[in-house]
Amino acid sequence: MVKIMSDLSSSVEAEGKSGSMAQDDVVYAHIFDAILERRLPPGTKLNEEALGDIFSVSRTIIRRALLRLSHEQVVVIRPNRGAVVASPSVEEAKQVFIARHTLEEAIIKLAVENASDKQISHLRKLIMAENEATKQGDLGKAIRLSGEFHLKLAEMSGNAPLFNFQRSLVSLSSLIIAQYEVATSTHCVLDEHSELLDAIEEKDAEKACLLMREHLKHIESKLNLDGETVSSDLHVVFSNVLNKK
Amino acid sequence: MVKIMSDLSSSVEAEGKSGSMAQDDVVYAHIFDAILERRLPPGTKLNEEALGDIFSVSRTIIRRALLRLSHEQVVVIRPNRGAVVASPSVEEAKQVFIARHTLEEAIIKLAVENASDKQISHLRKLIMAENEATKQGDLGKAIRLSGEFHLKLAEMSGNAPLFNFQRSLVSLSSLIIAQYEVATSTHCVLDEHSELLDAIEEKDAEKACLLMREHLKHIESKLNLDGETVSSDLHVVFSNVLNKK
DNA sequence: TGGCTAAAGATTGTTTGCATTTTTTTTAAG
DNA sequence: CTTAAAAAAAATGCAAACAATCTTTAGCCA
Repeated sequence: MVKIMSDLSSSVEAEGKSGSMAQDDVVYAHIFDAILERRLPPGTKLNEEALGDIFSVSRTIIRRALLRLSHEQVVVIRPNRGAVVASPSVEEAKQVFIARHTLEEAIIKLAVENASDKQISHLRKLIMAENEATKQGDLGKAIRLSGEFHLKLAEMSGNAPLFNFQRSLVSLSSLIIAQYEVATSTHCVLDEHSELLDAIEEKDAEKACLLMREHLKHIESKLNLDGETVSSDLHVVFSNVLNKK
Repeated sequence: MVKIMSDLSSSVEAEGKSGSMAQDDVVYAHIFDAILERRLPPGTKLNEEALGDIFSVSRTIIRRALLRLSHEQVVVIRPNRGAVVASPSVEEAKQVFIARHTLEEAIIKLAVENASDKQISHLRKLIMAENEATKQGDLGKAIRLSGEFHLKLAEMSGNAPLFNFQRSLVSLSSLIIAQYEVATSTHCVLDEHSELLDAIEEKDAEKACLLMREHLKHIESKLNLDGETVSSDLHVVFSNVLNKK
């Protein structure tokens, strides 16, 4: 198959192998990664001049990167008021996961057909790196690598439109997890990714789809999307104070 | 439900009702529509200054519109060589239709649940306008309205991510039809859209999905995606000349 | 002290100018 | 007359300057 996917790995670390990566893409990838790793949490203001200083480019370049991120819904540009990292509402979060269920299933069916050994071994490495990051307590890196796993899965499908859509959904999911994951839940994802990959390698689409559905449900179950707002309703938050009065 | 979808109808005609439509969006919508109506066929060079003159805006605005279109894969920006209307390869075309099968089915299932009477009657009007355009031989308008039908369907799903993805897929499909539709085929779509809408109104998801699958297959069957190149290989095109020698 | 208004500062939006690259035209040679 | 090279023209990429808007601060009055 011919090369179809742009070679812009979301990981900036993988840069330089082609060398001809435009500064546009470098800036975009850095910000993208920072959002996925939650170093830029939802709601963070993205100042154009500050970013320009950091990357030693003019605002023109920054602006283009922000525009691209806004087209992927990862960043929101408010006219005259600058760009901020998106903070999806509960409603939007639910929609994202509905869309993901649809997409991931389609991706898996295609991936089972098209996956090459090379791609699968690459994914195995990704999983190892993710587990390593989790073990070392680098939650940000773990989340990013987890996202990368799902993105590589989309790449394996060999379908460019689905890949592009998946990119947007994966980053949105990271934002949503950052916003809505309840801290108390033990992070017991364990090796769902690994089992999933096994099923794909065995070309068992049925099983892989089932595992993916469970995986997504598992992630959702750790989110607080049932309207029980955590921090927005101050009356609820400070109800104990009121009672003491 | 709260408003979720951006109110930027792809039809420029529907402008002005809000009044606050930025010139960005106006330019974008005009170019988008022109591409959908095939007044800008695949491969057309999109000169920034010329477009700026036409819309009486600076290159900055044009550039942003082109960037947005390129993010939707409707336009290709070649570094230092300007933007052209995308001309999807056969492989890309196939991928787009695979993605559409997945998306449209998901959209229909959601639309059956969420569709309001108002939305359905709006779609009926769209279908009538489309039939009218077809009858009058305005093929460009018919294609655009057909695309709008599918886009509105996505809007009815109430799922913003799916809607955004559908926008990109629908425009790409138009490009593909423009490139690959065989002229000889009789345009016998008739009232597939109408039957589809009936099924949705009856909340018969099963039937609607079936109709959609047939509809998409029908469209695909009119395309020449089997590697029998029509115009790219000059040797083939002029083989008769060679034989006469 | 609290709230309102106005000015100063900071940030975004747009235009302009220049450097770089590509494309076209001209010119000259074969 | 065709081909190739060089020059001219055109178009894109980028950055910096300017304009418009928003935000913050300071001052004023009640």
